[in-house]
Amino acid sequence: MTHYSSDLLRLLDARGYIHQLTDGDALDALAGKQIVPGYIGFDPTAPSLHVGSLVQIMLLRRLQQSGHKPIVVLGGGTGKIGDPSFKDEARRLLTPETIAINIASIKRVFERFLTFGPDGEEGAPTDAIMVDNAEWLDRLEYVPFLRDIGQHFSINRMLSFDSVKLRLEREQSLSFLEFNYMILQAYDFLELSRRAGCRLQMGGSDQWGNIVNGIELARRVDGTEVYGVTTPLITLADGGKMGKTEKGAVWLNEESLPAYDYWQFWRNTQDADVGKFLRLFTDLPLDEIARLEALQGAEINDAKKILADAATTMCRGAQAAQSAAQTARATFEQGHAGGDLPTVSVAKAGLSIIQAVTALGFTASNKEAKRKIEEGAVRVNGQKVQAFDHMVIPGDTLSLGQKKHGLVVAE
RNA sequence: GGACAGGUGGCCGAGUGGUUAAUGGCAGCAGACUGUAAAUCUGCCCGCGAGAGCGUACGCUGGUUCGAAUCCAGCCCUGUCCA
Repeated sequence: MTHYSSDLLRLLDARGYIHQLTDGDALDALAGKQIVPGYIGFDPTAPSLHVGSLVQIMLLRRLQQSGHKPIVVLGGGTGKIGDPSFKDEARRLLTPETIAINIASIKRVFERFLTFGPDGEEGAPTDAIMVDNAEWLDRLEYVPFLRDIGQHFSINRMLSFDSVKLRLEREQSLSFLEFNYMILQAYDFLELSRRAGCRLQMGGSDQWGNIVNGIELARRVDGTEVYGVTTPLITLADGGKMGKTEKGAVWLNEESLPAYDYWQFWRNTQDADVGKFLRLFTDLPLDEIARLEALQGAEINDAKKILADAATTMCRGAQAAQSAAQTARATFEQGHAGGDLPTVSVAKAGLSIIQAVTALGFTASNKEAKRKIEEGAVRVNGQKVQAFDHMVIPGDTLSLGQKKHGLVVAE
């Protein structure tokens, strides 16, 4: 339906990354004649990003793949405020210490997806760079900032953005602090256009308002034309939100979620989402993806394995992916335990089944473990166990339901 | 600062002195059916305890009462309007 000429927009369009964009023709033209530095901001609200941010990360990867320069902006400054866009209520404020810790651990994941210059130095023109917006935001002075930047914002207009309207309509408080988030993010864009020649900001569809404000600010203050692209909200075919599993969020960092679980997340993709995910989250060629998503019935499981392998390889490395795939094969297809399963260590005397199941994280409390036992969902070495006092010993394989499996090992 | 409305379990939302660990919906988990999918049907869904039972919980702190999420007082927070 579109007719882009630049590699960048053709790639993004073909793989389903574009929800809205400002002045597509001008951006298309720009991308066709120069390296476009483009940025996405990530606020350090947790020690790891989760798959909810993966579309954005992949977007930076696509930018680089099509010959442009990705800029990763870590929100060390904006993280101190918290983006209120489309949020029901204010987040708890993060302390500077937490932010510093989170930034340090989030940083590492980008190296898996992007090519950075050698040792912090700028190498090739398309090498990715990473900056922390605290670098400039922390130094702002209130009155000069209000005069130089604040004068360009109309409250009337800011109130009209959907992202804040939601809060106001629900009669939930929006503090002045949060209200300023939009202005600071807009200022980020201006600042990046000045110091890195940044011409493009990308983000999730919830970022549209923030991005548009940045574009206008750059135009008004410097007369610079910059552009914005947002991605569609990635929803599952059944309407659910992407990225939740029984264990909570699907984290990108290994410390927050083992590779086996990460692999399983992708393996359990719904049939209807396989093609979309392959396009968004893997580098597989489009014709190959078309073939895979056309598979019918049980055969589509092969496509899911390929998806899981590719996504895990990209985020966790080839070795972790192989190992996870192997464990899955052993556990699900051959019926014996694989090496990557979670473990619980017990003394020789054994441990009650209730505690073991909870210790593995399959259930949240002993109470819940008992319920599951009563329901007949718990198995030891494949045998259903319904006695609360059953003891598990090292060497046992523990299962809850069809999907959660764990190993009992000696202390 | 004033008037009014409100703060209930992960979320939404009933309940307005006892039978209320608290209706219902969503989300989640499990079972059946399958393909480690979806849809559907069924069960579960605060914690500790083998169990009897116990402990916590309806913004916070006190009070009234045999008994409070429900009544009273003070405080905190939020919204709307007024200053």
